Amino acid sequence: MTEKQEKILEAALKLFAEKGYSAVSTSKVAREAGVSEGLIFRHFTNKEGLLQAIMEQGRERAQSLLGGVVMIEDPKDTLRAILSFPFEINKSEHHYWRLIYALKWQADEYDQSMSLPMKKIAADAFRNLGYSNPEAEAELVLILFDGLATAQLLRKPSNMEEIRRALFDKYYL
Amino acid sequence: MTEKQEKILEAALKLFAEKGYSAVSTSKVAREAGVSEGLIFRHFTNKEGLLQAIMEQGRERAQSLLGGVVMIEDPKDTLRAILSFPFEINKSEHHYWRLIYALKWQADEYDQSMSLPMKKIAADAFRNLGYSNPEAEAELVLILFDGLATAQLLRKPSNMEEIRRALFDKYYL
Amino acid sequence: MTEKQEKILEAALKLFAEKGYSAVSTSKVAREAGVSEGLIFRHFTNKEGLLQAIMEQGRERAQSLLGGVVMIEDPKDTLRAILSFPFEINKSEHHYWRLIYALKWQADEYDQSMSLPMKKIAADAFRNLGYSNPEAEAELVLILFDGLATAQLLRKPSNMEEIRRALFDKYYL
Amino acid sequence: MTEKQEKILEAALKLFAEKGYSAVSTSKVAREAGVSEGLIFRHFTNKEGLLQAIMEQGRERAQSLLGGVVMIEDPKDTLRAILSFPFEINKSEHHYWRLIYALKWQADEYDQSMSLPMKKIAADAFRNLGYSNPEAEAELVLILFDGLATAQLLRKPSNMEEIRRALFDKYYL
DNA sequence: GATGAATGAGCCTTCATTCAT
DNA sequence: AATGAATGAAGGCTCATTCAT
Repeated sequence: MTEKQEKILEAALKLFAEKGYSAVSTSKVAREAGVSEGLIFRHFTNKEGLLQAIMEQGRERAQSLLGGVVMIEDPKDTLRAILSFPFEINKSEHHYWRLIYALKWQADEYDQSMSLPMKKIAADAFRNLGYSNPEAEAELVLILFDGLATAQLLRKPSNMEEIRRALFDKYYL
Repeated sequence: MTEKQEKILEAALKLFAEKGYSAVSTSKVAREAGVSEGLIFRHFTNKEGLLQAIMEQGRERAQSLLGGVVMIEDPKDTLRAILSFPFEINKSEHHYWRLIYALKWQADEYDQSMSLPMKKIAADAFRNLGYSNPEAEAELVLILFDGLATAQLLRKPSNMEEIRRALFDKYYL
Repeated sequence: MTEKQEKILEAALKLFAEKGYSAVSTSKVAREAGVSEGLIFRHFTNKEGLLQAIMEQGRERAQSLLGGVVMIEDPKDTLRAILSFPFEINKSEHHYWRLIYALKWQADEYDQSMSLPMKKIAADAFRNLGYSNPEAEAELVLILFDGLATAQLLRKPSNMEEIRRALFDKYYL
Repeated sequence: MTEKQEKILEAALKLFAEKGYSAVSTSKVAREAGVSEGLIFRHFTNKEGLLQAIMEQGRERAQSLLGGVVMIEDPKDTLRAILSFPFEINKSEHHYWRLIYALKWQADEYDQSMSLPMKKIAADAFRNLGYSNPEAEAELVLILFDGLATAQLLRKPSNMEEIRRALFDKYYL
């Protein structure tokens, strides 16, 4: 991965996240990255190839995060960890998550590569805690996850800490 | 509103919702509507004018829904009504909500015309129920609303009824 | 010629003269005239038909002017009359002349319907005055005519009266 | 300036001059130049940018011509030089001058960048020759210039040499 | 690896024109 | 006579992509 390749990925991530994939032209990406138009295609074949390279990078980072959660033994800690993710999206990851969520609504089918493992982990936690319907509870956690991410990325409410408290209370966390 | 105008709005709503606003060309809208491309511009001035006409229609429908909730007296019924909305998005409204949520991620700033009144209603309900932090609880309801809508519109889980049960239990509804 | 027909001709003349024939759309003419788009075509068949109707009107007015000049007996008076035309373009004729001159430069071939008779009259006058090369002198008068019209219609110099004096001196008028 | 850029300028100059700026489409320019339409915009940004590039080229050529006239000492030679210009428009400059004159009639305001310096030079010459009203005489020279250019570019009379003789006689040149 | 000239398809929009009312 | 909805072609312009250097 050369320096220019990274510049391109960085620029594309930023622009795609801010304006949307199809609203950003490759020439704008090139300008933002300070490289020639042709270079994007030499490195990433396609505009879509560029997108997939970004997503791949993100997927790796996300999987390592999820890997950490699996290691947790106490089921309450597991739920705490999962539901804390959206509260802790920091600036460097902000663009990536925004892009993911924006793309969800344009893709032909829903990408479950992230949610499926997360649901499994949550369902196990609820089972261990003796919840009567761990599957539905796990699904509700995914729902909360999406809602929280939407809030954190778009609405940006000021009282996130209080919201977390109110939420955790419902699960006795 | 002539017959062709409605055909155009209908086609545009469908395509914009499915593929995203900027990924759909006016010529595709025209073809889907069975209409010449020029007619779109005679009636809606712009591609953006077309979008705004759609949003206006939806806003009206949404406001009448919200109007119904304000009339409810029992605060538990109020919360039940709000949180039930996403479960009851029917087919005719499906496209509209999908478009709204897709656009959230592309707009420059978050449109609060829907969420602000809803938050107020929810906060009042929580206050009446004696919750200690009604503002945070109301925000959490908005978050759940977004998460539920995302699920209903994108992931489409099969056990929605059980999820609703699990959710309502947390609020003793 | 109905009232609306005249409104259309008037509007078209004004707009064509100001912005140029091909830069003005029929819909703009319709709006300026306060009539529907279709009416232009019912009355004038074509956008070009509209132009020709304007030109025809102008041609008639111009020919009647020229007819007056032929009646003059004294050759000096004749020259005075011809060369005075451009100085006396009044406001009502301004649009028409501007259009004529603008079109000269776009037409495929030069329209001589105006210049040919004028040249003949001028050549006769110079012959009567004993000029050695009346044909060339007549051509020079046409040239002056065009130059004066250009000045009066475009550059609008403030000292037109002095210019006329300087010019007439050269012909001992 | 690549070879294709020059091809585009050449083609545009020819077509704009012959048919008028707004009557010529960029696709026609591209076809005439043997070039893809997109290339016009890569090199000249706009259709108007293309026009301005042409005008800039012409302005440079014209200014160097005018520069030659300022160097002349004898005022009669100066007038001879100015009034000779229109007679000596050669084929390579023909398109450019035609375009200039055609545009005069479409522009919102008259471009004096050429006429103002020329008027100054002429006024000085007349002053040196002791004319009583050099300003008006200079204006008359501009008028003759425009008329002569119109003749040379549009009407194309056969006896230009005799006309020049008749004209010069009036100034004892 | 990197540039940027070049392309052709497609985009949004406007236009002249037709036609039912 | 008059309207204005409707059309299809064309207009200016942008885009993703290719290729010679």
